[in-house]
Order: sequence, then C-alpha cells, then structure tokens
Amino acid sequence: MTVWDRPEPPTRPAPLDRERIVAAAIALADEGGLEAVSLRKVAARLDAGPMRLYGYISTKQELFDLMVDEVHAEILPEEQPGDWREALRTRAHRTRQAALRHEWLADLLGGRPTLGPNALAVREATLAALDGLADIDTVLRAVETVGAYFTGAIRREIADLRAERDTGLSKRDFQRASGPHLRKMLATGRFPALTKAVYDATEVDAEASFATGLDWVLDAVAAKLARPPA
Amino acid sequence: MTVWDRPEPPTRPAPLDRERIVAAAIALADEGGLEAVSLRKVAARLDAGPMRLYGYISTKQELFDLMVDEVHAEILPEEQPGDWREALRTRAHRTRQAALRHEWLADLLGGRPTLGPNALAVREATLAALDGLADIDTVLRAVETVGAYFTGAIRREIADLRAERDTGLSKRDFQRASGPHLRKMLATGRFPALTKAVYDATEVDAEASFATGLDWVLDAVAAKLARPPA
DNA sequence: CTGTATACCGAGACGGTGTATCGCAACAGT
DNA sequence: ACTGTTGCGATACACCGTCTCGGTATACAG
Repeated sequence: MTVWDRPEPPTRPAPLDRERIVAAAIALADEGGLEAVSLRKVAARLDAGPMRLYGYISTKQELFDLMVDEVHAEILPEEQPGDWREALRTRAHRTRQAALRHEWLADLLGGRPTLGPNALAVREATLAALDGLADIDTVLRAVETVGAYFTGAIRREIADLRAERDTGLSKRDFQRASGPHLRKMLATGRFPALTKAVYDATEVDAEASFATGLDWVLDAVAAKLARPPA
Repeated sequence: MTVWDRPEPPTRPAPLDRERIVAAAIALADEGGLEAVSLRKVAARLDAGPMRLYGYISTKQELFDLMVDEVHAEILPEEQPGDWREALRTRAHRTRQAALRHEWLADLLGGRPTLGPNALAVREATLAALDGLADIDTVLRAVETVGAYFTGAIRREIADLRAERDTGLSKRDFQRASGPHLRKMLATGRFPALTKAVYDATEVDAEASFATGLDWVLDAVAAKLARPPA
C-alpha cells in the first residue's frame, strides 16, 4: 500500500468551544424544544462524539445553564433606561420576547439560580436602576417581586400557547365549547363562577394582559419605593 | 402430582386504579424528586409491569398532570374564606406549603394548563371569592396576576433551597464569600450595585419575603378592584 | 533523532428511559 | 365443551446520559 493509496489523514475536527456547543444546543432547542436537546445530537451537529462535550461541560444540566445565560445576552438592554420603572418594565418585556423566540426558556425560567455572566449583568443593570430609591432590602424585594411576576406570567403564557398549538383550538374556543373535557366539567354545574368567567370574559391578547399585570405590580412597587419603610 | 405439590394459583395482582398509581408516583417524587419517577418504578411499587399503567394513562406527561391535580386537593381550602384578599392570600400560601411538602411541584407549576377537577375547584373557589367585585375581565386579570406572582416566587424559592442544599452553604454565605464563582465575579468590579446588595442586604426568611411580595401584589389588586375601569 | 511518559480523545459499554407490538392466556357466549 | 374475543404484560426498540479505558497523538528527556 503506497502513499498514493492512503488517504490524507482526515482534517482534525475543528476545535470546539463552549460558544459553539451552546449555539448548537440552542438551535436544536429552538427547532424541537428542550427535549430535542440531547448530548448526542448536539455533538453530532459539531461532527463530534458525545463524549467530546464533557471537556467543556460536565453535565447536561450545565449545558442548560449555559443556554439560559446565553439568552440573557439578548435580554440585557443595550442602553441604560431612564427611570427605574422603565428599567423593570423593559426587563420584563425583553425576557418575554426572548421566551417567545426560544420557547424552551419558559421551561428553564426560575428552575435554577442564574449565576452566569450575562444573567448577572442583567441583575446588575436592574439593581443599578433602582439604586438609592429606597433601602437595599426594599429594592431587593421590589426586583424579586417583579421578577416572580414576569417569570410566572411568561411560563403560563407559553404553556397556554403550546396547548393552543397542539389542540388546534384557540384558548377561547377550547374553553367555550370545543374542549370536550372542560365542557363536561362546566356542565356539571359545580363551577358557576368559572363558567361565567369562561363565557363572559373578553378575549385579550397575551401581550396586553402581560403588560397590564406588569403595570399593576409596578404600581405596587412604586407605592413602596415612594415611602421608604421605618 | 397431587394437590399438595401444586401451588395455589398466584393471587391475581390487586386491580389498579389511577388513585393508587398517582399515589405511588407522588411517593416516589417526594422521595427522590421528579426524575426519580419512571413508569417502571411506579409500576414496580404496585407489583406490576410498566405496560400495565398504559391502561390508565397514555403518557408519562399525563401521569404528571394527575399528580399535579392530586396536590391541588391539598391546596383547596376547607372553608370559604371571608374576603377576597384572604382568599387569594391563602391560596398562595397553601400552594407554597404544598410545594414545600412536594418540591417537585415547583418543577411542574405553570408548566401546563391545569384542567383537572381539583385544580378547577381551586380556580372556582378563587373566582367565587372575587365575584362581583369588579367586571369579569378585571377579576380575571387579578387572579392571573396573583397566580403569576406566587408561581414565580415559589419556583425561585425552591430553586434557591435546592442550591443551598447541595452546595451546603446558606444563600447568604454562598453569595458573600464562600461561593468561589460569585466571589470572583464580584471582584471584577463590574457589578457594583449587585455587590452592594449582596453585602448590605439583611437576611430575611423565605416565608416572610414571599408574604411581603404577595402583600404588595394584593395591594395593587385592591387598588384596581376598588375603582372598576370605565 | 529516538524512546518514553503523559494527556486526552472518543468508541464502546452500561444501566436506564418511554413506549409499540403482539403472542398468549383468561374469560364470555353459545 | 368449544370457540371468539379481549386485554395483559413480556419482549423489543430506539434512545438517553455518563463511565471506563484502550489507543493514539503529543510533549519531553536523553
């Protein structure tokens, strides 16, 4: 067997880095949801074996952490906002938009403490915007309360959106009559208030109701910030 | 072969029902978290093969749905509360307590629309408590906003609690100095507001901060219910 | 330049997972 | 007593995250 018969050694696979790994994982998750992300498939996208990844992460959970932090780069506003209220509001809306772009984010939101650099930068920017408006404890409570609200609201919105998508019914249609299960339950008469709500409520789009709830919470925060506690 | 040699026919396995299946699954989840729940292990607890379960549920996700609904039975308050505020507050606290008893609930909260009988009963009771205080749309927004808050707050609380448990450090210790990663990040000087928050904040227990945030949100709701919109 | 030590890469294996299939055994009807 | 039907669950399949560990490519010593 002469040299001419022997092929050149295959070009060594491009060296990996976390950035490329995370990008591949996010692409997979955007296409098929979180459950479509497997270390094998991520590695395959990078022409590597699954074990190759373990040099960069030591657990699948860590990959998820990296993905979440990566998305926080999209959430961090490019310019410092005017007042604290605007800061909190845009953080909420940008998080929501990120979750609409990357639905899997909803599955991860609030699931683990976020300590990545981008997430920390987002927190820093938020805290900076509220700095000095009240004592530290009140400020923290404010940030956490708003955060709890939008985390929960986003999760529910995405959950509803998925339900709509895979029943093929709008939320309203589903509730009104088309969802056989709910229809049966309401027909029992055991849920009068719920029935009334289902039939009489106006259909409002998700963004509007997110914004409304957010404004309420921001009003509450404003009231507490205005009057620093004893 | 006489009767004496022949063994009695094996007692037919006890017939299953969803209640027993869900109870087994919840027991498993309480002990080892959601990831300890596998159809095989659930079935094993009931002396059955995994396929046996498919007569009662058709997907693992459905088992989770049943588990969540089962826990809602613990959440439903036994007696009708006095006023709407009390109703919303006790719903929030009872959900939180349920999540402390069943930590896996935090992983599922807000993940999918809850349409089970117990969850519907909880919603019914909540809506009934607010009935007539404002137009339906405002009432719904109120319920959803409070729900978003406590869902998000509970998830974060459980996430922090787990982090504390498996780092062995209290949240405060971790942040202050012991968490090597965070310490390094703060040392960069890129997070001044965050640093100040970490070092100057008073440590408050989780229940108190949950309750405080909840009260803020309830105040906001009160303001909107008082003055029905045009 | 050669021989050896070292580091690391990744194929394969392992013990699990959720679920589809389908042979067989237990029952119901005649 | 025989037959038709039903439903159970053993087996199978495809895939998962991660451990082990043999082999090879590299770095270094002589």
